[in-house]
Amino acid sequence: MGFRALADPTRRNILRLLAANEMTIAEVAENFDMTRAAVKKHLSILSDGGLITVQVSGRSRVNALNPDGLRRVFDWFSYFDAFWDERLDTLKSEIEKDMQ
Amino acid sequence: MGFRALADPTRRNILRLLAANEMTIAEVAENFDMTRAAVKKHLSILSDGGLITVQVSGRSRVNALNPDGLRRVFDWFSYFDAFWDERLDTLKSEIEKDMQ
DNA sequence: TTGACATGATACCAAATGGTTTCATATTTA
DNA sequence: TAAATATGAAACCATTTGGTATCATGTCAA
Repeated sequence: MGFRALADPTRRNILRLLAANEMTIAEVAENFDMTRAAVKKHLSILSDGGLITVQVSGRSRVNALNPDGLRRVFDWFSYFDAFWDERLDTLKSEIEKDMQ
Repeated sequence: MGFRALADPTRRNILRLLAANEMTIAEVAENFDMTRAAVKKHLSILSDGGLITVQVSGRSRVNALNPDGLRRVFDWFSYFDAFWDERLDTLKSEIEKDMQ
């Protein structure tokens, strides 16, 4: 599961970065105090976990958030829906407001 | 974050077990092909991550799902809300149906 | 074509992880 | 009180993880 990919804080921060802009490996690496090689490993793990997509463009690899992958992890929580009815109720009431 | 606690499949399975019933360590351990000590380690990690609560009762430790902890992890995903509008739309239409 | 640039890949290392076994401690209960 | 029960805790081990450094490869541009 993609949960393993999300277990590391660096990788979660990479995802937030990529939520703003797709970036090459070097561009992602600029934001962290570690080697490009280390960042690339993280990106590979995120890619393996389906949380990002990689588009090769010449000598660059453009990394972008993959919403579908994130969704698959997110949906795991639906198993526990019964435990947070309040949240759904809150959402429901906000949607009702929105529809008036 | 509790993501580390969720990274291991055994721990995720423990959470699903506890979603059905709160259980002692020994009861949880019955469901897995590993030592009680190993299961107890997993339960400690889940507890450290705030995903379960433990109520000591005599010589037993009763482990129960902690919805609040799960919610904190779940809410991390809200950062990416902009990326899955469709999901919210789906939910919205289901709620609309529900309200008719 | 040659050099600079972006990445791939590999070997290596320390620390963390997931497991085991063994023994100690606390609590029932006969 | 003594034996059985439920857990705590520590030592140990193999594997994984997160990081480094180094070198190879492919691509762009002069």
